[in-house]
Formats: sequence, C-alpha cells, structure tokens
Amino acid sequence: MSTRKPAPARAAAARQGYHHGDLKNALQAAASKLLAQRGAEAVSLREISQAAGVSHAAAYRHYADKQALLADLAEAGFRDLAGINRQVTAATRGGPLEQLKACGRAYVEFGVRQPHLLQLMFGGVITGWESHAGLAQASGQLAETLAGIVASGQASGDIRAGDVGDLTLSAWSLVHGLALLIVGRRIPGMRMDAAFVKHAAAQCTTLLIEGLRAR
Amino acid sequence: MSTRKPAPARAAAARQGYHHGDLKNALQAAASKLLAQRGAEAVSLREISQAAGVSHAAAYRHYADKQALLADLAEAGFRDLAGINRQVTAATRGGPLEQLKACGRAYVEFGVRQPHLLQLMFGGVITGWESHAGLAQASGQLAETLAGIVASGQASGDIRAGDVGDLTLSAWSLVHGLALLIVGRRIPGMRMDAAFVKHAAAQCTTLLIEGLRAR
DNA sequence: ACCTGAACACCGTTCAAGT
DNA sequence: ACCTGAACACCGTTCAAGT
Repeated sequence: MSTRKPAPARAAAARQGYHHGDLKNALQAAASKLLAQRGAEAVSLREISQAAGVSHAAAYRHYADKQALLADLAEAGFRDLAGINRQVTAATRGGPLEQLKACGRAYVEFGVRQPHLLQLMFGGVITGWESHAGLAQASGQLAETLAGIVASGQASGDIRAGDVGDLTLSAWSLVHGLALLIVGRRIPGMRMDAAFVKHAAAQCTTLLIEGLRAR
Repeated sequence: MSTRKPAPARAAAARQGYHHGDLKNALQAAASKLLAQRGAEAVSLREISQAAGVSHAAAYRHYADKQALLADLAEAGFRDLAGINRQVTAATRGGPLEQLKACGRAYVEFGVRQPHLLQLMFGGVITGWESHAGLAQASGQLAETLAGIVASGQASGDIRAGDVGDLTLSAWSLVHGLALLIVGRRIPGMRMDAAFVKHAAAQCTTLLIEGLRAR
C-alpha cells in the first residue's frame, strides 16, 4: 500500500466541490460523449462542465474558449483516423491498390460510426485552425498517411506516374466525399445501414483503383 | 396611373416601423448576405432581422424558427448548383465525359465562390431535413441532374455499364470531397487561388473519367 | 494553482399588445 | 394580417473572491 492516498483525497475534494484531479481529461471525455450524442452545435460548454462535475467557469482554466475544447476533440479524431489508416494498411495484403481500397472503406466506416465527429473535423465549425497547432498537425498527418500509400504504390509500379500530391488528393476526395454524402444523408434512396456503406465504399474505391492503376 | 398608391403607402408604413411589404424576401436577402460574410453559426436571427429593418420577433411571422430560414438559403443553393450543372452540361460539347468534367469543375468553383453556403448545404448545421420539403426536393434534383449525365454517357457508350446510382455516387463523391477539402483548407501546402482550384479539379476529374470510361 | 458564484452581454423563442 | 416590445430561459465569457 502506498503512503499517499490520492483516491480518498480526490473524493474528499470532490465532496467539497474542489480539486478535480484531472479536469482537462474529464472535460474531454464528457465533451466527446455529448458530441457523439448530439453534435457540436447542440452541446454547450455549461453542459459539458456540469457533466464533468464542475462549475461552468472551471473549463476556462484549461481551455481558452469553447472552440479550443472542440479543437481538442477534432484533433483526437484526426489522430484516430490516421491511426486506423496505418493499421489497415499494415493489415492488408495484396499490394498498394488493395491497401488503398481498404483504407477508403475504413475512412467511410469511421465517418458512419462517428458522424458528429466527422462533421466537427471537416464541417467548418472550428475556425482559426492556425491557433490550434496540434489540430493542424494532426490533420496534416492524416494527409501524409494517405500520400505514403500512394507513393509506395508508385514505387511498386502498381499506381501510375504523376505528382503524389495530386493523386493523393483525388483518392482522398473520393472517400471523403462519399463519407460526407452518406453522413449528411444526401443520397436519394439511401438506407444508412452497414450493407449499403459496404456496397457504396466498394463501388467508389473500385472506380478509384481503375483510375489510379498503372497501364 | 393606378388609383392605389402601393409604393408611398409602403414608404409611409416603413417610416412608422410597420408593414414591410415583402419581409420574407428581405429576410432571405439579408440572411444570404450575412451568411456569405461570416457563416451560418456566426450570424444571429436578431442581426438578420435588424438588417432587414424589423424587430427581432418579426421573422417568426414568416419562418417557424432560425433553421427554417437557413433551410431556405440552403434550398436556394441546391437549386442554384443544379442549375449550374444543367447550364454547363448544355454548353459543353465533346460528349458526356467532357460534360462530367466540366460539371465537376463548376461544382468545385461553386464551393470556392460560396464556402459558407456549401458548408450550410452539407455541413450538418441543418437538422431535420424531413420537415423542410423543398430542401429535400432541391437536394434530390441536384442528384438527379448528375445521374442524368451519367445515364446519357452510358447510352452513348462512353461510360461503362453498371448501376447508374452507383456510378453517379462515385462521381459526385469525388467532386464533392474535393470541394469540401478545399473549402475546409485541409490540403497541406494548398494555395486557395483560382489556379490551384483549376489544377486540382482537372486532376480529379481526369481520374474520374479514367475510372468511368468504357473500355 | 485551481475552482466557484455572480455578473455581463448576448441569443432563440414566445406572447400579449398594438395598428 | 402583420409587427412591436417585454419577457423567459438559455448561452459564452469574464472576474473578483474563495481554498
């Protein structure tokens, strides 16, 4: 047993409404949960604070404003998505075109799994990305991950020659657009179930690799 | 001369702060202008009402709530974009693939010209599309316009066989994703000028027609 | 150093009252 | 029928004050 008693001390502090211990993470967790439930515009900072068990002004000790907290959530989303891409790439056998296909499907599935998070990451709610360094960096890492797959495909001769940035942008645009059209429910006659997502992702990524394939 | 004097009567009414004449259109115009300047989340209904020269409660005589007004703007955006697609299609010679290419570029240019409107149309700010019948219809018409080009390309033998909905979704996803990535400034090293937009649209639509081309 | 509670200026929405 | 002004319940943000 340790001589320090952090848990009881924290509990006592919480009882008297003081010292949260790790409020920043608690705010993130509460915000993430509420975001997933109702979307960024429908959740207030006061509600997040309440869910974290502190007064509505306490968040300002850890975040400059509401946007800074949302930016943290978006950043985590970008890191998560980039990680998924790396993982899927590593786990997929059959060459770069199959990897790209698998990543595209994973990208769309990520969006369907967390629609409100995807909207936050790309929907224009967060302004002033310059002031959130980590967010811009995480977003850039996602782009780099995709570019890496394209570059390796060119090196192996599976993907045709051309500027890596241009080809990556095309591939990214396709899966990104599909994910947002699905999440935004803009596709007529769409049933938003796993089968449709799987089908649509397969169709789109097939077109993609037809366009990218070396000939 | 008519015996009725609508214009002076309206002016007199306006002087005493009553009877706007065509408040609904005035609200739309004011909202559209403010949306273009600062985006949907940064503009309040009170501000729109003030810009239209009425009290902050007057808008509720014409719109159920703020969302209904925003839905009207989004609907106009969808109709505008669908009209642009039809116009570009009619004006482009050289077959369906060239038409699709031209529409893709026009789609991206529309987004770059009106980034806040594009975000409103697709960014998830408007919830409950079911309650805005005109909006859902206008969005559907845009999809139909795109599907029409794909179908005519199949009829002429330029576009390969396959489900029209699937091929249309792929084409739409590509240009839609590109437009949103550009507007959202998510492309590393991007310069958001006309030359880049032209270049990126050309690259992406080239990949698209390679993937769609009959072989 | 970290949090609270009151305060400020806003916001969307409602509603009785005016013409 | 159409609009106003007051009112209500919220919100983001600030700040003196508490421990």
